[in-house]
Amino acid sequence: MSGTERMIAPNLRKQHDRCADCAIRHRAVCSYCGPQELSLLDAIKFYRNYEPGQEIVAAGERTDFLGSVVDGVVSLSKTMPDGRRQMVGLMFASDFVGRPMRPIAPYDAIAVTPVRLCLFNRTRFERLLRDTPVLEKRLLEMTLDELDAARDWMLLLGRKSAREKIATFLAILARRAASAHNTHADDGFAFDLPLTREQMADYLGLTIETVSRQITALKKDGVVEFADARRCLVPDFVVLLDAAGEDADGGMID
Amino acid sequence: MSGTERMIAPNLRKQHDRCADCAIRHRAVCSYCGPQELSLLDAIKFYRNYEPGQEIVAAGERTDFLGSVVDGVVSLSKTMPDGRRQMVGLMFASDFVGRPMRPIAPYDAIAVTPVRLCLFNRTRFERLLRDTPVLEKRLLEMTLDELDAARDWMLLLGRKSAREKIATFLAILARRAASAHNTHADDGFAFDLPLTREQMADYLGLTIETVSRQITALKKDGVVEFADARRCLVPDFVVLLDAAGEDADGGMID
DNA sequence: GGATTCGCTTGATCTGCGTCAATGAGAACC
DNA sequence: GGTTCTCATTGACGCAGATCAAGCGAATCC
Repeated sequence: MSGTERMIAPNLRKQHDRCADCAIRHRAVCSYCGPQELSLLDAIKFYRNYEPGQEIVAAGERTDFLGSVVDGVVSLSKTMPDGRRQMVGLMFASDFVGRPMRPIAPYDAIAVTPVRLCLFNRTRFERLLRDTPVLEKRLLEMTLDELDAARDWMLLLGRKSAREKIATFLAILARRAASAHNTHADDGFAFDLPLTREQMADYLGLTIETVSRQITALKKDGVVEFADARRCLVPDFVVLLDAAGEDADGGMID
Repeated sequence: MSGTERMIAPNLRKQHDRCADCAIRHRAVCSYCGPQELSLLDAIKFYRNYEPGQEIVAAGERTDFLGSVVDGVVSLSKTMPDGRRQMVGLMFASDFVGRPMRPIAPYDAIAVTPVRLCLFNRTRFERLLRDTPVLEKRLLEMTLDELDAARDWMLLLGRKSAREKIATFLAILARRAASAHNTHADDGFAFDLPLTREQMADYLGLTIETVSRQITALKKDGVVEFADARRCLVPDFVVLLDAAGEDADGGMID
């Protein structure tokens, strides 16, 4: 909600000629855009920063902006009347937050880490969308990908054991970290857990205690190592995938 | 996969001047289409029928067609290597099956009831999509709605009790039945369960036995009545919503 | 330095749901 | 009519994960 506008970091400026979030452009909404559409997007964009724990939008609230995650992690979650909470999505850099033609947010969006968003005014963005089929097409593709991810998560929530849930989540983070660093990491690599145990529990449909216990168990079994509670090292990715209940073939790091 | 082409039913013909699935048009892909786009869609469409239990596509398989459900219920499900299965979606009349620009199906699609699909050749449909922004826009909206539904289901799978899961599912079917018959049904109404207990279990992340037991419990508590195993009657929708763990306000039949 | 807080871990116990097994009720077939 | 098959129900039992409770290290604050 409230966030401070900040100058574009010089090191991001250097990499591309247009806008700061172009560092993530190949996966973002604008990835099919030509110079003309990009300049139109540029004209209406602005940036906003959020602190960890800060609410970006609340469920049921009207949102007048939407845009891309430039940096940090955003959680989407639903809460039942009695307080039970389920995280329904985690958004990383280049992911699109907010839904065109749907001004009412159906879930809470909260900054998990320090977050920087590249935002567009809703009505302007929707107008641009009408005139820019290539942008709409990209948005459709991203939404389809999110739908796939959501359905994968349904399998996890409905059918996987606590151990498998944890292992799956760690495998996803490991894969992300590997592709971000262009590491093939045949002999193990490390990454930071952006979430607290409580946030993991909300994401995985478990309690804090179960999360903690299962992580301990995975450590004891040598599947993962932890430098501290937030720093994870995976010695053998295939072993982790196996613990996640997935066939190793389908889940290789590419 | 294998299905028989059939003539368009005369009674559907009568209602509209274009195509049989126009009976469901106001909610389907083509709902924003003008006469010109409709005739283009008409030119490339064909129909296919499936028997209950029949596989429409298997996970990992290439699909050369996509389209709308005209009649019947289709399940989308994922299966783990060891056989655990989770249904990730139920498609009813007017829902769109198959994903443009994604020729490999990520899950099994199976006919739950007798199903009739209105299909389009993939490449032709995608070409049409490129030239018809209004169609693309509609598809984006439908995908956003599906994403919402998937995320609602994540809350159910991750945080709801067996009793709440059953009640939620029955409430969804009850609401569907009510809107289909234009019933407000302040004093109860009945509907048919399209799924077997096993399919319900796969949808809700439970076992057959638990589904059966919880239905028995809901009957004993007077929340629902069953004429037989497949025919359900809801005396008071608000009571059912309460059992589903939802606030009655948000879930009223409109 | 002491007190408080926060995030995490660990232990003890409880319970909701899964597992295993038996039975019943229709429907289809010989 | 009897057999077989499928689908649903019910009971007995066990276990994975929730709940309740305590303790621990590291910040933060006074």
